[in-house]
Amino acid sequence: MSDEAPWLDDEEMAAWLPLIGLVMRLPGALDHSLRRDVGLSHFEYGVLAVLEQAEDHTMRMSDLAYLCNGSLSRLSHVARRLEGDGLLRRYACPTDGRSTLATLTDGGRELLGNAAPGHVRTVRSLIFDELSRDEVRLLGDMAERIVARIQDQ
Amino acid sequence: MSDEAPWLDDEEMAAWLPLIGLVMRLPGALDHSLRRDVGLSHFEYGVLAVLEQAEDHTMRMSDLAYLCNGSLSRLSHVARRLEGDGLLRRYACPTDGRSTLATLTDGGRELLGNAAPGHVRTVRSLIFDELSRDEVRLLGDMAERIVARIQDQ
DNA sequence: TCGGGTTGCTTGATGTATCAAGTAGTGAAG
DNA sequence: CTTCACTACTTGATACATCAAGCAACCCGA
Repeated sequence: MSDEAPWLDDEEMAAWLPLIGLVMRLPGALDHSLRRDVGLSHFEYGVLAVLEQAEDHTMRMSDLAYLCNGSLSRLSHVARRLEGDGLLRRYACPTDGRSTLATLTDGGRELLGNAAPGHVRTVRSLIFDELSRDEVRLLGDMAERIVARIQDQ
Repeated sequence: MSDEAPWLDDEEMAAWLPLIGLVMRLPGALDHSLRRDVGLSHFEYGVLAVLEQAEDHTMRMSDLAYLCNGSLSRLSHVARRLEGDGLLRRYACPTDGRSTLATLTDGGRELLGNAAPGHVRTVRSLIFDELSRDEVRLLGDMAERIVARIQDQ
């Protein structure tokens, strides 16, 4: 399709501008409320939250980076800080010497437990209180398809 | 609504994760293709694009910052770089000495003209080729409502 | 006309993301 | 058993965003 249609038409533009507004403003809004409440960036919160769900609260750095929507390099820097703050620990993978495993500490789980309710409230008030059930479903579906496009770009 | 429901349910979570993926990955994807093609970040491109649409290709810095979804401080730093590259000029507003007006130079318009077709292709291939007309409309509508929530937070 | 508050913008310091390069472990072909 | 390519991760340099502070210009009431 993209070999024709060199410009966005009015309807597309009317969707594109708010969409750009969303992707540019939402991360900042989430960062801001998390930073204020518990001193974490949204990315850092995501790292802890993904680890919390993982088996033994432990995961390979690469898998973690993928699930957190960030590069391995970014995760590596962030993990160093979080480790310095005692929120997670890293250690060599016993079965593959190249891999590093990250695991939540008790302190990390505790901080996450303190952070989560407020964060959920923020997310609810920004997103889900504004959308109907059907809209939520469709939004998730569209986002998933767009992310897939980004990935196999 | 947000005084009850302390957690996201499965359906909400199934929408939330892809939405986070979208807002975290799309800016990077746009940055990357614009940087590669014309050496601009997506934010810088946005600044030029908004000025292009403006009357006389000129706008107050604060208005520009708002339309570009960024802080005035961020815009000020970016404008200094863009001015250094000869893509825009800044000068004092004649009717209000506090305000600064930014205007596109010919070089800026030319660069934007070179950048736009490729950028539109990227946006098309990532977003609009994947969505139906109805979906596009609804996505824009939802994004607009969410952005409104973020703004009057 | 002068003081206090506000608005518009810039700047410098700090923190963080990104990129390229580097190290080390692994697997597999010869 | 050695070499070569690949994978997983880290690191350091650079670029950028953010925050707090600062400085004028403006506005308005006394």
